[in-house]
Amino acid sequence: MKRTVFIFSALIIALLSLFQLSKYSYLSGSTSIEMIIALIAMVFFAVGVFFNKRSFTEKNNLSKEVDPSRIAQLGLSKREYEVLLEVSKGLSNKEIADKLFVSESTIKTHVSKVLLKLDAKRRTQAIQKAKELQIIHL
Amino acid sequence: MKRTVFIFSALIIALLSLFQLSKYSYLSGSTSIEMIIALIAMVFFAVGVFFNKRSFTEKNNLSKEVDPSRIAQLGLSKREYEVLLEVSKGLSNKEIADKLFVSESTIKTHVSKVLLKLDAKRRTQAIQKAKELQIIHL
DNA sequence: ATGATTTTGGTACTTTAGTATGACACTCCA
DNA sequence: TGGAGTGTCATACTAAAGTACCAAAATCAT
Repeated sequence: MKRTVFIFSALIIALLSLFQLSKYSYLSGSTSIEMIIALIAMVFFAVGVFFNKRSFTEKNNLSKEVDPSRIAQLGLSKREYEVLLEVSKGLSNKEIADKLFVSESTIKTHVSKVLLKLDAKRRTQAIQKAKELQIIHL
Repeated sequence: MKRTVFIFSALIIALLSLFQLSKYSYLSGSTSIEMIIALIAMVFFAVGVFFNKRSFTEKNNLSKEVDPSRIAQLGLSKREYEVLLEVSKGLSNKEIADKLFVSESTIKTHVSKVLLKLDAKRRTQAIQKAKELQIIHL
């Protein structure tokens, strides 16, 4: 948040400087008005694009990124969440076991706990609920 | 596509008009240079925002909507796609059967065909692939 | 250090999921 | 009218998934 304020302050100062600069460079007769107007137009166009893209990506991030607090609220441990992610990728218990270098029994235990904590009957339902809770994004 | 070209043509013409107008109104001495520069800056800032928002929403629509052509390409029938959607919601075969008023055997048949056509080994993998192929959005 | 949690793993069992195969009715199109 | 494709359903089977219960480590905070 502090960074945002800083960036925008710097941006406004830069624009005001540009503003003054263009005025004086015109008054000193070294540049034509067309050039100044074109320059101003380009700069503000770029600023507009930048400004808009910024707010857009921020909005997207809010809805797409997972917040760890919700995972903690559900009582999901680090490993359980890890397993949940692999489940959501469509892997079988065996495949997850091989990927994480543990036995299939272990994965079954983890999955069972995840199902309990997400109040799901099946892994497919767990995927759905995890998405609704915004702890995974696919 | 035609509409896009039209809109941008109109936009460019409007901007060029504004450009000329500002030059002449300055030469005629009726307006100060500060006002003109400020006006130009505001207009181009707005254009930048508009321009960027446009390309952003277009991209989002492309990635969020499903196109029926891809479903046809995969050889998925209407019913099979319907079952796939229910599967992706996390329902069991039995639950889907009850929802669609058919037997569980029927759902199993459909699911098996869907797995074949999506080249998936499990329903969770089918969900993943369907998402990648952009025939479901969750 | 010790109690709590996490991670790991096993056995034994039940339930879903998925495959293979065959069959019958319906629709649509050539 | 006779296939091609679709939708339905069944049986029999194999393979995963999931539950219950237990237990030994490793980790971690007080």
